[in-house]
Amino acid sequence: MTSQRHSPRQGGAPIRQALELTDRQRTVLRAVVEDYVFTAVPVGSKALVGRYALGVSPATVRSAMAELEALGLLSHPHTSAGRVPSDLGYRLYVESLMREAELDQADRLMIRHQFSQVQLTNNEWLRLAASILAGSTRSAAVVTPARSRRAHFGHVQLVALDDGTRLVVLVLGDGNVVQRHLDRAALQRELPDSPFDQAELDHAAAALNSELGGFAAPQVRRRAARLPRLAAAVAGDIAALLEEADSVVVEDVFTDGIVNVLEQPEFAEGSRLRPVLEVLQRSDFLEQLVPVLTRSGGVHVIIGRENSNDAMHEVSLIFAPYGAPDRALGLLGVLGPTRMRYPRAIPTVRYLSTLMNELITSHYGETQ
Amino acid sequence: MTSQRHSPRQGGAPIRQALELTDRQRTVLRAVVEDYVFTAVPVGSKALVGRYALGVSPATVRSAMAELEALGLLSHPHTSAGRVPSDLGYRLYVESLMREAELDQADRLMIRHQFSQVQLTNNEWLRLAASILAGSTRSAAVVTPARSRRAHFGHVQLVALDDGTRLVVLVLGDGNVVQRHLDRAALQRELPDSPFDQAELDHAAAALNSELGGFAAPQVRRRAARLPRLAAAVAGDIAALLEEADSVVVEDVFTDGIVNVLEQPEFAEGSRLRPVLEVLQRSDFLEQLVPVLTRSGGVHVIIGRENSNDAMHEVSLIFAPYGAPDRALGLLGVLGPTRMRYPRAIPTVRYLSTLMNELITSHYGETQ
DNA sequence: CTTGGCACTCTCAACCCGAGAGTGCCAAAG
DNA sequence: CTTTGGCACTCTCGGGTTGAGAGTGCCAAG
Repeated sequence: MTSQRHSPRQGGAPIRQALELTDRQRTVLRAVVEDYVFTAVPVGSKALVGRYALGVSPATVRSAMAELEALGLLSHPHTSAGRVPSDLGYRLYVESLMREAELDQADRLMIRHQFSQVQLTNNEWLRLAASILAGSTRSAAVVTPARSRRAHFGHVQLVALDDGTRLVVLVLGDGNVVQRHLDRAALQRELPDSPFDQAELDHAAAALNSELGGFAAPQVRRRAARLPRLAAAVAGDIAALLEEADSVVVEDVFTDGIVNVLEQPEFAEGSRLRPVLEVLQRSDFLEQLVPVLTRSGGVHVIIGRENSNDAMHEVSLIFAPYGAPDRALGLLGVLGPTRMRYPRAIPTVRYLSTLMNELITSHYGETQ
Repeated sequence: MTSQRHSPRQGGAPIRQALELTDRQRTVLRAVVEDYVFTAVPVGSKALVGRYALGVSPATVRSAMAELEALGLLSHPHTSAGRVPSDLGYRLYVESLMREAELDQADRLMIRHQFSQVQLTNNEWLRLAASILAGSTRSAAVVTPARSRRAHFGHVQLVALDDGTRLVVLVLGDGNVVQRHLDRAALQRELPDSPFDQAELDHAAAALNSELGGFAAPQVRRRAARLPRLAAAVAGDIAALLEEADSVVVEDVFTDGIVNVLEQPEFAEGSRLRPVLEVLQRSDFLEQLVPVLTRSGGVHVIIGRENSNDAMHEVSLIFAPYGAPDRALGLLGVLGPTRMRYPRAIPTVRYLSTLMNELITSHYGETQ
């Protein structure tokens, strides 16, 4: 478990350096990171030997710290202040120093229990996942719904509503449901003699369902021409819906626990979080993560300036994909200050991602 | 326009007091409120005459301020600091001192234009509304989808998905769509000889659609018995879905612009916003507003401690309902420090509420 | 290589102090 | 009777100072 790698973003450099470190340096670095994560205060040599029983004197620790600083793993706010881990220091810690434990059985059971209480079909469970992540890691959590890479026609329903409008409700192959009102004025121009009553709609829906099953947008467009009257017209809307679904990778983002981050001393001054929140709002940020996460599954850790996005230079992300393989993909993870409890956050994200994988596939598969 | 009343929450008291105020007192109160809202700094007599050309000396203003303070309309952080409006002072200002203008034609056109760019059927337009509210008032905005008070059966579709599960997609009378997976194991126990293929599902759906149109949950339950086999079983799920829809008044809440509040000096220290965010997360808070808003339409202003909820003692809410009358109801509004630009926020909320009313009804009614 | 000693640096909290803004009161003026 | 200028008083806030404390780097001895 301890040897797991968390997708270093900058080639193999940090690992090579890790191998060059002496045991003492490794021990000191680990102690510095853990102390700083805990106290949020730059840590000095004396305090360190006091709290961690390193078996050496402060002077020795000092020289080790100086070496670590030369390697770029620690940094100095100013002379005569303690040391603070750099992004690279955290990276090394995460990669090879951290003692990572799986979640307790108790935690796991509790989480599992909470999931058993909610319907899996609506979005309530995503909200729940975000809430659990946020609470358990005391960071901000982000969860996106699982979507398939390529939208396929599943089943369609055409409904005449009380209010006179006509609704297309399209079930995609992955079970997601999308909808759209028909532009009746346009239809009426095209098919002036149609009654557009429920009977006719049912008829058209039947035709669509028998002809379009399993097709993606382009095929739907191609087949549309061969369909009769109303069905042909509606097929255009269906194709549009499919294309829309294809184009949006990340649609609804569920976040929770932003206050947790606000309470961290580094973000006590509320406006410091502004850029982060702004970026989080724009869903294209999460879309950038998609290729990274799908390339290799598992938990990814992005620390501070490793993130190409300027707004994220002060925070770390811990993300994982989830979903049924090759069918639907979602994202979940947490966001917090670089001074984050990685040994807690990483297993939590990992557990939730595997749990949600399991729920999704067992749910899909339960009757097969 | 200026004489509009914004639903005083505590009987007629403030209004009676308002009538007792002298012209001078009213002028001074207005100036204090407007200056404080603008500068966020307690305002003194000298500064006031300097900035507002009141035509009297600071001494006179001082005595007026002392009177206003005795009436509970202003308050004093400490001796020898300027005055700050109390909640009651803001209330009076909002009720009868404020010069409220409608939104410019330009703003209105821009907003309208933005709405013309998005599909009305998906939730994108609610997000847009929240974004416009937040941007235009520099406060946090909250928008909830319009839901009908009582859910009715509209049309149902039963789908066999690729993955072997069976999905119920129910279109409600108000056009909202809800969905649920069928518990196939249970069904199989009940109806061991059913194939549950798409053909059978279509058959059952047809029966349901012809029998249940327009009914609410209890009637659906009652009629379920008379339906054949599979349809009867599914009717139970449909009734459950309807009941679920009835029980949740406020489901998805779209918020935007929380950073705007974080940037106000009174909330610069991020954790001060914690209680507010926590309450906002819990949807039951918004549900409390529903009866108030429906009792009398229009814009409601709740200032600081007028709010019965402790967490909201430092903020003001400006809310309005929207929706098709007697059919669907949603909420929208803004939240900010009590030191809020009421003359801007109130018209904005009002305009957005009427605009969304209009969009919803014209959309519903366009083909009738 | 480790360690104790030592001189040095820098922050931080506490304190003081004066400037500035504001108040309340009062007596004189309108 | 209201308004106003004057005046004494209060309180905050920013700046400057200072001493304690923590931490560092270096060096020579163990």
